[in-house]
Amino acid sequence: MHMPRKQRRPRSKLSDVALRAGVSAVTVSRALRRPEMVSPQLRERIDSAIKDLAYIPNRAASILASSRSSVIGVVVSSLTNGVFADYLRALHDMFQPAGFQVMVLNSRYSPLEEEKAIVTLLGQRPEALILTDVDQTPYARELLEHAGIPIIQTMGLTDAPIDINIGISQYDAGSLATHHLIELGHRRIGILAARLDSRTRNRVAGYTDAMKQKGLHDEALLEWSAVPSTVKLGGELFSALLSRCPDLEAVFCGNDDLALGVLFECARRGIKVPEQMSVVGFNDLEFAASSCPALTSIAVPRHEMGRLSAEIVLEIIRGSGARPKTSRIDLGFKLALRDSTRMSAQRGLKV
Amino acid sequence: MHMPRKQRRPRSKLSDVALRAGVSAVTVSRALRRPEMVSPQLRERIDSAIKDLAYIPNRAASILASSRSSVIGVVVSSLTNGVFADYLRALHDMFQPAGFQVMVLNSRYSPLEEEKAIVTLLGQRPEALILTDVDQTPYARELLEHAGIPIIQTMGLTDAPIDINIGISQYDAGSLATHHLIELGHRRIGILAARLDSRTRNRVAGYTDAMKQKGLHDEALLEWSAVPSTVKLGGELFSALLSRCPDLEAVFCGNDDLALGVLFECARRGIKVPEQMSVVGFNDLEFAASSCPALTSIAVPRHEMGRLSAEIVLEIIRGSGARPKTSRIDLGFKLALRDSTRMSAQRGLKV
DNA sequence: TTGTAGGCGTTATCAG
DNA sequence: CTGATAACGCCTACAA
Repeated sequence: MHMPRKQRRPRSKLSDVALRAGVSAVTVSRALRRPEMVSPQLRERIDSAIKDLAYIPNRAASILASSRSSVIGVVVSSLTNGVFADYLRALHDMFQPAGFQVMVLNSRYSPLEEEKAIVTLLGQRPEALILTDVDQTPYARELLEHAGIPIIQTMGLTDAPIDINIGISQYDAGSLATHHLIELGHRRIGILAARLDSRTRNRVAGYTDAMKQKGLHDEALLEWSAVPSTVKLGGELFSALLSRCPDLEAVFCGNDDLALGVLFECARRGIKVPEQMSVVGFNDLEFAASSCPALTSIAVPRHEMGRLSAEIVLEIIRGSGARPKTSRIDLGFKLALRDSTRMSAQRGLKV
Repeated sequence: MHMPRKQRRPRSKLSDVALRAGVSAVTVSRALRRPEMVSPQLRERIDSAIKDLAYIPNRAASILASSRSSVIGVVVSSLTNGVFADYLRALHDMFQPAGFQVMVLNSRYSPLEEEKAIVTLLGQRPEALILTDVDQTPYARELLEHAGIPIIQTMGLTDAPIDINIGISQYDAGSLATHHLIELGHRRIGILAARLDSRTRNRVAGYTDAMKQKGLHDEALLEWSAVPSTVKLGGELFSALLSRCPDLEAVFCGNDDLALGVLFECARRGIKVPEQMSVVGFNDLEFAASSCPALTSIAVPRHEMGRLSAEIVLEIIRGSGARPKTSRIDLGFKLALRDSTRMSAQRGLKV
């Protein structure tokens, strides 16, 4: 025997409700999960007992007994970045109606925090795990491979997916943005980046190779910072870059927030966009289409990415093991061509 | 007896680890939770057994047995709104180090979805519940009052807190913003709002009363929409308002995203801010200080709100029941005076 | 420092 | 349609 250990009055449980309704505990449980299997009269009595006692089922007990959690674990790199917010919304929109609960943890772009988040989530015995990154720590990878549940790696693309990989080539996207600027006739094309996480690194690599290809590469054109990206930072990085490279003609920004900062900084300095400076963002967040000038950006299909991630997960869970043929799905991206970029006045012709 | 019901290979459990390490299950459990209570040699054997088996404790079982979840439930009205993202970050920063897990659910500004979220969270037997709203459904309120855990209602202020209320007066904030514009000499002051949730309604009420006080009220000056607020919407609402009230001198925007949209729309139409149009935002999001022109806004202490919410919760949990004296804490707000508002040229004097 | 016993609240199974 | 019973995996209390 042992004494009760909590001073808090214990919440009412199944058996309390059963007692009050004059039925057995199982019946109450059934009335909650499969009401059609319980006679209407009993159901009514049970329902009112539940209301009276403000009864709420204990999920822990339920999960333990049924060994099904209905939890979908998600690790995002950031909560403040609009891309992830949109991606999450897509996930919610798919999973909520299907009766699954989305549980989100933030890794703040840190592989170690991501590993911790993965451990935490696996502890919940989730039905699936969704990661907004493709580079996990070896230990995390090991755990994921043993998890026995669908694992989705998104946003980026990898040659060695743990399970299923849905994303876009960040390298190609960086390359496309750069080539767009090159084709407009720009030669001094800078790049702004905050926090070089794996995705950003790939974008920068795409930029760098594109520049090298055309013999335009110059270390001085890269301006980056270790702090999280903000609008303010965009302005600051741009200012720093501009003072180092006064002949700058265009900037490719690692994301739309930075680009917004550049737009404002240009306005402040009286630099006309796109006449004197072409600006390209990344992600195509909501505001990109309605800024002034409207921002040219790389449109990342984050909503479709979320929808598809969820669709595949649900298919696997329900189809009990039917995996998609391809474990690596490239969703592609597009250049959202708008008013912040245009043909260089100096040249006026394609290279 | 009964047959196993799941086809998935069962994850390894405490007893598996114990077997492999040649100790008893409790010892493994202890090695995980209080390593200092286990001898170094055993600890080592246990650790390697854990690694070998990729063992991860089953949280459900742990919660059930200990009746403590270390979960802090949070319901936010939106995941895409910057205010909540910042507030959440503050919560994470406080709770994570303290060993608590923040579990976030989204109510999308709907009281009914909030109620569902509350039920879901209560099912997790959280240690505390934090709500970013003060108006709950009667049933939700009932549940919360019976929950026996600290309940924090934030963002707004209420006369009848369920437990603890930390926030600001949205009414006063709306009033302040309006008075600011009135004092600048503006008389035709419009207001833009998306989605009239309770907080926004209070802000609008603050505006309306302020306008009435000065005899400036005019229904035509209110422009709102039921859809979520976006930058684009800001521009659209502004356009609509302007075509109805061509003599508009200033706009108070329900939030900074709308204000950003107004700024862009003004730029597009060649309306000079603040010379021809004063613009006030709400929330003082990061970009407000670095936009061009810098946006005058209402600075809401969302970070402090999060910090204090967490601090109080932790105090109650650890101090086992020591509640703060006041159950209603008004954190106040400030007018972040910047470049998007200025003295009306027509009058040039205070009213 | 380590092990044994019992129970946490729910669900699956099988019997009525 | 309803009820009895045995798990689910771990933790608290107590004993060794």
